[in-house]
Amino acid sequence: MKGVSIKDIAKQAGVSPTTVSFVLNGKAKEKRISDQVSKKILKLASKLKYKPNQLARGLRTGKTKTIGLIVEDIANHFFANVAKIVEEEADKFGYKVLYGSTEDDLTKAKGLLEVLEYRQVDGYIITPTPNLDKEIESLKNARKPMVLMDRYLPQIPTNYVMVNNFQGAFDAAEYLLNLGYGKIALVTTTSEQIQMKERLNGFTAAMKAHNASFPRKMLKKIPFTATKEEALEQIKSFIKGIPDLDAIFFSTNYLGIYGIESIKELGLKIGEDVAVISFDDHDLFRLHTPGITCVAQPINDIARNLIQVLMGELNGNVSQINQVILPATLLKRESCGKATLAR
Amino acid sequence: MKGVSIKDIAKQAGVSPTTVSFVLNGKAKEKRISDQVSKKILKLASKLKYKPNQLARGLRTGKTKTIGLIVEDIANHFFANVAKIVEEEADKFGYKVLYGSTEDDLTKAKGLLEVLEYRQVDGYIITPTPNLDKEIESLKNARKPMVLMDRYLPQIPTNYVMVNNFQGAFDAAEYLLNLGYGKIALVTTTSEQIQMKERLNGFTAAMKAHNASFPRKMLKKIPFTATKEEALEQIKSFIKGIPDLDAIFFSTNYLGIYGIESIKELGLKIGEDVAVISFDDHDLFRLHTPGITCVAQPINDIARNLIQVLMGELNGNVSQINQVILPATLLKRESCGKATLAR
DNA sequence: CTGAAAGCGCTTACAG
DNA sequence: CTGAAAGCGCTTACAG
Repeated sequence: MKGVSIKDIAKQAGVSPTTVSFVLNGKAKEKRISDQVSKKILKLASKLKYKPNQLARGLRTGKTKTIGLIVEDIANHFFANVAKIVEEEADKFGYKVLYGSTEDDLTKAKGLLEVLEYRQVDGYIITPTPNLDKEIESLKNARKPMVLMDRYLPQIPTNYVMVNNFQGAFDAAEYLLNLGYGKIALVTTTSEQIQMKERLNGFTAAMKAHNASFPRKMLKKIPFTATKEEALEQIKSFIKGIPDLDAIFFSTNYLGIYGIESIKELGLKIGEDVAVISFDDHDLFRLHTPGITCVAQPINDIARNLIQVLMGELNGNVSQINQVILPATLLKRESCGKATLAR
Repeated sequence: MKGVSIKDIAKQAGVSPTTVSFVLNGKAKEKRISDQVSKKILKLASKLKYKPNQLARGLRTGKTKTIGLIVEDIANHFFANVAKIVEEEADKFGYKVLYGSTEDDLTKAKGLLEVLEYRQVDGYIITPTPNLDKEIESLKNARKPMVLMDRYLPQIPTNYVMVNNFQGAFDAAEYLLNLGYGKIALVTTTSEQIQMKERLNGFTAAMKAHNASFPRKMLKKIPFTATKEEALEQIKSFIKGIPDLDAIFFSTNYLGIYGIESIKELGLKIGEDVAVISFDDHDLFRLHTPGITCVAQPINDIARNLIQVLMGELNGNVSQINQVILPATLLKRESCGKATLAR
């Protein structure tokens, strides 16, 4: 049950724990340990299946080689995929990842941050919830390596990695306008977070640039806290309320999914009765009939940049703030009308 | 930067670290610490924002309150959803979760297990890869709290939580037969793992029970290591090779998704030219047109049982092995013919 | 070339 | 009612 410790090896090798530690940490040369002793220790370690206790090491060195990753929802396609790459990339640097989902709830986020602090994680990748400013500020003041993802807090300059939400939404709206759609609705969340604001801004900017009208009644905001059933009801009655509606832009993947379901339940045909674009890609969008046009985030790039920025911080070789904004890609499928089918 | 320690509180309160530790661990009563001292310490702790160092505590007590969760692929819908509930449930018991994906690769699994051991996790939830027997055996011999998920190793009796793969596949096949389909193909993986075997067994048992023929040429196995493109090619040529094929059962969610894509690319219509059932549910299956009939796993139940079994082990109040098999549910949608549409 | 000793921040058996 | 001391398993500054 009890593991093998450095002491056990030292005893069997007839040397001190110090020497064992040096050899096992690859400092044999540097500390000028004889080859003979070195080999004996290495052999003994593998024979006894020595597993260094990271707790003890962490306590002593102050480094746990662990990073905390706080996402909105690990079961969401976007976050799950980012998490996977983050884990793979972190592994390359010898770091493990401790995850947690906030559900965009402040209390949960605070709880997660507290636990991660207890666990002495070396760095943080955080998807901030609303009103998390105080906690982010104090992490920043403590000079903890940290990078935000998916959104940032405008009042607090920090590292972050984001998709270009404004451009993504702008492109989507412009694409619909160029196809000749005139009555375009936007379905988004009630969230005042920057990523959602930017999507709204990009969308309205495109409308304005093309002199298209976007009256308030064409904008529907669904609370993040709404159940699926509530959201479907709200989207359906919104659509029914605008008889001449010809296109809808959904500002995030789960709303896009709800949207497809709502439109289906209303007996409308996507691509014929109404054009649809969603932010974020998803297997469902690709394989839906008709395929759903979407604004795809560069998930691999996002994850790689997150780790790269964080590793820079962890190794202390950065002074300035890193704010990475990556381009979104409009993936054209069939949901905006048969005429647009590109094969 | 440096955190507040028990010593700091002790100094400021004018008591010993021992007393502080007792009070902070809720042992004030038991250790008969005066109310006065107790209150002073508690007040001081919150004023100084004392955060107990879990590393130190873990080193001393041997308990880290962390469990390791090894899944096949955290980006897969099934595993991501299980992981999310596992995390929520574990949290209720004060445990954090350390995740990792194996990609069903033995070397990755070994690496993950090693890291988790370094980190002194208290217990393990493991989706075993092929040939992981030795490692599982040694964990078992070390009496580490452990429960397997999604599959088990037939040669090693351990705790596990699984869906009833045999019954799920049996029901699917029987359903197709009852609808009058005669030429039913099975697309599965080359994996020899028990969950895949059981799905194959359930399928063939249903065929046999109904005196239906299931020649070898109706069975297609795709390697787990195939790229998406390779898998699509293989599925397409398999389908093309059987002109009178009228139904296909895909044995897992990602194959079901590939299957839908393949059928689409062949220009065939699901539910008209060919009936389709997939193991596992997915948003995509629910919202596809036509909806894809599937064998759904009880994800919440699986996750809850995993934690329940593991907590039993962690608290040492179990002697016998816990093997939980949960029923699968056939969700009937439109992919098996218009006649079967149940609304 | 190698080792004795201190210390990371806790918990706990023991003592009074 | 409270405290001194040992120890969990490491690393590292210091000494020789």
